Amino acid sequence: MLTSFPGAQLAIGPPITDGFYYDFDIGRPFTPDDIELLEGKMHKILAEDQPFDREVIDRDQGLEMFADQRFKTEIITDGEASQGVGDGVITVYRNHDFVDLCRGPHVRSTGFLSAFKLLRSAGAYWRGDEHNPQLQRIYGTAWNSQKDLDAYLERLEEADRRDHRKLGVALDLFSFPSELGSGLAIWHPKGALVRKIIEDYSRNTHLAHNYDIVSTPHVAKANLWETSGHLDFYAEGMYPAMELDHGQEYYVKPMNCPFHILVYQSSARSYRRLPMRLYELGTVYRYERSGVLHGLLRIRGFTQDDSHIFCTEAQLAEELQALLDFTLMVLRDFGFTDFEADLSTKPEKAIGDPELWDRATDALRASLEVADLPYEVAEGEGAFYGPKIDVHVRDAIGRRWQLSTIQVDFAQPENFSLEFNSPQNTRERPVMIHRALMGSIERFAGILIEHYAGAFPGWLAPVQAAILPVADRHNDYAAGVADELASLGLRVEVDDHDDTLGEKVRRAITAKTPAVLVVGDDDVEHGTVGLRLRDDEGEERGVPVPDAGRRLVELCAPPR
RNA sequence: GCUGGCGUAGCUCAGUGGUAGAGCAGCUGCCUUGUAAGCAGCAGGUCGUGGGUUCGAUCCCCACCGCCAGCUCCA
Repeated sequence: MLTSFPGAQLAIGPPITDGFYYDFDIGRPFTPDDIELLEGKMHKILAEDQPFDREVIDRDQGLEMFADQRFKTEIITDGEASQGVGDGVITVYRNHDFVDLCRGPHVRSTGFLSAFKLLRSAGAYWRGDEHNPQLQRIYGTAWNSQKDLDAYLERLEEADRRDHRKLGVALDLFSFPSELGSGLAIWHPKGALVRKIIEDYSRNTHLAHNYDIVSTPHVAKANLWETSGHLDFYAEGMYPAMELDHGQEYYVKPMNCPFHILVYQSSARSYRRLPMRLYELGTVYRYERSGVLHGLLRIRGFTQDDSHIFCTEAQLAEELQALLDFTLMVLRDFGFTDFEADLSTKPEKAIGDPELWDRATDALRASLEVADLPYEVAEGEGAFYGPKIDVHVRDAIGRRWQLSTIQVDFAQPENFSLEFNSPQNTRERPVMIHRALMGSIERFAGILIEHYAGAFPGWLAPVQAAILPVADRHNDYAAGVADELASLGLRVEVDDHDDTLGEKVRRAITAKTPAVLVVGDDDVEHGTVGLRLRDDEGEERGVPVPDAGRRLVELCAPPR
């Protein structure tokens, strides 16, 4: 770096998962040519097996040694242990003329570094603070062998092939027309069908688990958001106010909770009717900063499978236990099997009775223990209004996604002065649980697309069976087969394009349709189909239509 | 929001200071097809939007919109 870019200012360069980065300031961004040049030099240095030597120096020596490096000087002045600056002692590693702060340990020589690749450069803030100047960060990946490196690069390509934004176009599921604005999606017929299947599943399972479905509007007066505290704590995440008659301000909802609270408040509540579980597929809008938007995974308009549970303090533990079981059931139904959770505890600045915090946190922890869910405690990471559990899943290629969140909320019942009548006919304050299992339907769909690489299991596939007439004289028979299968509840499509069979087969396969049925002369004569299943090799000829129907119904059976 | 890159047909992309091209998709015709692309023809673009420079801008400059990578953010 210093030989190629004399005067370059070096910041920090730590190892990270799968590799490393280093932040520099060379007064301009790096170009792809710069990266290539640096990578070439690095390969040369590795081949020369240059030694790294550890030295321990004192603070004054350090300041002198790094006098022309302002970031290093700052690190020494601030005494950052992670960078090798200890109490009056500094460890540095020397490699020929180059010397850098480093806590160590360090490989003995450059020959120990066998396989790496520089991946990209991008801006990054000094010390990660957006108020500080931006540096240029170079990312690289490093492995024990070329084989490991190749495998890693292959994983990156696999992730790229699964990218839901690309599959969304290829499978004609959704799009983001620029006319709409950033972070707003439209769902095409096939995508909307997948959504409907997910949403129907969600509604049905909630009804089956003693939730009450409610329905609420998209906007509400400013006053409601003042009461809920959103205008104090969340205003920058909200779309700006709309002013109506007499200067009355309305806001589009970023969350559903205040509406569900109003449902709770619509009548006097008794302990006999708690817990009360209000559920809604609630569409909300949040003003996410433009740079964070990412396909369906980070979007400005989305629909939550949202519920607010109102219960007594005494009911909290049992309710949380049942809720976590319900959550895992839902996630398993969508094909996820590996779960990890975070338990976020009381932050320094928090509201509510500390004893209540303890009990709620213990209840959350107990539910994790009973469910045998591996979890980590995120000390002090809870919201100011209550502790929470976040559930993460691993997808088919091992990536971790946060899906479900279960939050205990001591604040909103207070804000809205919620009450219920106790057995002693006193007025008590309920506890609220705020929870979303899929999180957002859009994001969940996006994650499913990546998890399944677009090849949805039968029950989620928008088209479960494609029926391909060999020649156009078989179109009528194909339509008859389609009717028969549709009457069994299957989603089928006849491909009557004027194309060769090979072309139609290719179209059905690239659309990742679970079952491809071919019908020709033999089939018309015998009442059969040729059957080719996505997950099986080869094809089967002469399958009687009722048999094919039975098998497809089984293949496409929903989890419940 | 910040830094950098990008925006050409429905999709994927080429290209040029003198108003543009390919493949796929689409349409039409031929073919009547038995398991991953049959053949031919046609049509399709205000080159993201608005300003500026220029005799002339899709190309150069500025702003905005949108996309991508990373940073920051996600109560």
